[in-house]
Amino acid sequence: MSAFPDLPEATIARLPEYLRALHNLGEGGADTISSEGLAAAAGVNSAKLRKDLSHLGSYGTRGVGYDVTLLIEQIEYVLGLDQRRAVCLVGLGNLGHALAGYDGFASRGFKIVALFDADEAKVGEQIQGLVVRHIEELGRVAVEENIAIGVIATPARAAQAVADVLVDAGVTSILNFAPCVLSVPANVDVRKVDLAIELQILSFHEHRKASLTALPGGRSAAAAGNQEAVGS
Amino acid sequence: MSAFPDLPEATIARLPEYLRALHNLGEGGADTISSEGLAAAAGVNSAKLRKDLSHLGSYGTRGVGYDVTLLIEQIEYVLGLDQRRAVCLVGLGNLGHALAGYDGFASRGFKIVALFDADEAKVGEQIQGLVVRHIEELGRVAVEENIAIGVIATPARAAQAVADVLVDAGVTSILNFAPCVLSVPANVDVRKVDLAIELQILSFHEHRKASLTALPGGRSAAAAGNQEAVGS
DNA sequence: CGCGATTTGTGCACGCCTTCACAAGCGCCT
DNA sequence: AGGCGCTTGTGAAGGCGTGCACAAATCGCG
Ligand SMILES: NC(=O)c1ccc[n+]([C@@H]2O[C@H](COP(=O)([O-])OP(=O)(O)OC[C@H]3O[C@@H](n4cnc5c(N)ncnc54)[C@H](O)[C@@H]3O)[C@@H](O)[C@H]2O)c1
Ligand SMILES: NC(=O)c1ccc[n+]([C@@H]2O[C@H](COP(=O)([O-])OP(=O)(O)OC[C@H]3O[C@@H](n4cnc5c(N)ncnc54)[C@H](O)[C@@H]3O)[C@@H](O)[C@H]2O)c1
Repeated sequence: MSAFPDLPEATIARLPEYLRALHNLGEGGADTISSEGLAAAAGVNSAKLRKDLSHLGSYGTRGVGYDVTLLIEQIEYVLGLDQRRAVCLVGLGNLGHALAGYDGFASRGFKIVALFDADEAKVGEQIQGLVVRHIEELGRVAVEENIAIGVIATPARAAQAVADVLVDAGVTSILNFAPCVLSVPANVDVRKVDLAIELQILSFHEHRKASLTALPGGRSAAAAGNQEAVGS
Repeated sequence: MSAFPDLPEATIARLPEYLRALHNLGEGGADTISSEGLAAAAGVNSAKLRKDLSHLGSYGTRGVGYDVTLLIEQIEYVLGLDQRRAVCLVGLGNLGHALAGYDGFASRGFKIVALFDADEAKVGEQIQGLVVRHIEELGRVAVEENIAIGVIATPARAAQAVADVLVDAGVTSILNFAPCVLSVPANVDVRKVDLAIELQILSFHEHRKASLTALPGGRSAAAAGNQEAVGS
C-alpha cells in the first residue's frame, strides 16, 4: 500500500481532538474551516495545528481553509478508523459496567465484541446484549472475533495476569484502567488511564496555588474567558 | 511558608506513579530503595527518576538509596496530599455511579463530599452514603464544604455549563470526562480523561503495525518481557 | 584507618516539540 | 487581467525533556 507516514507521537495524540472538532463543525453545516477556527475548536495553537496537518500530507487551500469532509476522511484513514476494530473488555465490576454501556465507543468505529470476568457469579450475566464469558474463553474468542484491542478493568493485582492472557491471545493493544505498571512485549502498545494520578496532579496545582496567593480574600469568582487545558 | 519548588510538568505527572510504587514497596517490608529499583517498579528510566527526585530537593543516601517512608512523606507533601481535599462529582449517570463507588479516591487523600445532577429523577437517590443533590445547590454546598476539585461526568453538551457553575462556586480544579474542550479562567486547572482518544491512538498504532508487517503469518504470541508503556 | 563497592546527584549533549514569522499560493473583486 | 486580502505551509529559533556518563559521597569491611 502507500508508505505509512510516521507522525510525531504528540501529533497523533491531537488528531482525535481535531476529528471531534471537525465532526461538530460538520454538523453545524460548515463546509470549510480555517486553521484558526479549527484550532480554537480543538483548544490548540493554530500554527501547531497546521504543522500537524501538514505532517499527514493533507492539503488545505490557501486563502480558504480546509475542506471539512475531506479532512475528516484523511484523519480517519490515518488513525485507522475506516476499519471497525474489535474490542474486548475484561473485568465487569463497577467500572466495567459503565464502560460496557458507553456509546462513545461505537460512534468512533470501535465495537465491544466480548466481555470477560473471572467471577463465576458474573459469568453469564447479560450486559448491553452481550453475555459475560469466563476469562478462560478469552484465547479462543479473541481469535474467532479477531480482537485487536483489550480493555482491562480489573483490580490492579489481577491486571498483569489478564495482560498476559491478552497478549497470548494475540491482542496487540491494551487500554489499562488498573493502577499498575504492565509488562508486555515490545510489539504491544499499552495506554493507561489513572484517575488517581489525574487527581493528584490537580492536587499539586491546588497546593501550589494556595502557597502562592497570600490570603486572596477567600474564594472569588474570576471573569471567565481564558482557556487553560493542561496537556495530556 | 517555605518557598514552593516549581517542578517541571513532566516530573509532576510522574510523582504519583513513584508514590504508588513506594507504597507497594513499603507494604512489602522494604526500608530503603535504590533509584534503580524504584525506577523499575514505576516503569521509568532510573536517571529520570533521580533527576525528578532531585528537583524536589529530596535527599537520598549515596551508596544506600532512598528511605521509603521519608520519600513517601516528601512526595505527599509536594503533591499536597497531606491535606484531605474535598471533591464533588457532577452527573450521576453510567460513569458517575462507577466513580462514586470507587475506593481509589479515599485511599489517596481525596474525599467525595457531594454529588450533583440536573435530572429530578436522580436527585434524592442515595449512593454510597451520599444523597444526590440538585445542581442548583452546588454554589452553596461548594462553599460550605470548601470544595476545591470538581469532577464532570455529564454529557458533553452540558459540560461547559457545569464548568461555569463550578468556577462560579470557587472550584479551581476540574477533572473532565466529557469529550469536549472547556473554557475556564486562567487560574482554574482542567484535566481531561477521554476514552475515545485513547482508543483512537491505539487504533493508529494498530493501523501502523498492520501496514508495516508484510503478512506476518497471522497472530503470533511473542515472548514476554519487555515493557512498553506509551507515555501519558 | 583506608579502600573498594555501591549509589546518588548532575553536567552535558541530543532530539522532540512548540511557536513565531513570513513567503507562497489561492480566490475574489474591480 | 491585475491587484488585494486572506490563509496555508514551513524555515528557524528557542525551550523542554531525556538519557548518558561520571564525579562525589556514603557505607561496610578488613
Ligand atoms: N470504579 C471506578 O470509577 C474506577 C476508576 C478508576 C480506576 N478504576 C480501576 O479500575 C479497576 C476496576 O475497578 P472497579 O471499581 O470496577 O472494581 P470491581 O472490584 O468492582 O471490579 C473488578 C472486576 O474484575 C473482576 N476480576 C477480578 N480478577 C479478575 C481476573 N483475573 N480476570 C478477570 N476478571 C477479574 C472481578 O470479578 C470484578 O468483576 C480497578 O483497578 C480500579 O482501581 C476504577
Ligand atoms: N460511561 C462511560 O464509560 C464513559 C466513558 C468515558 C467517557 N464518558 C463520558 O462521560 C460522560 C457521562 O457518561 P455517562 O455514560 O455516564 O452518561 P449518562 O447519560 O449515563 O449520564 C449523564 C448524567 O449527567 C446528568 N446531567 C445532564 N445534564 C446535566 C447538567 N446540566 N447538570 C448536571 N447533571 C447533568 C444526567 O442527568 C445523567 O445523570 C459523557 O460525556 C461521556 O461521553 C463516559
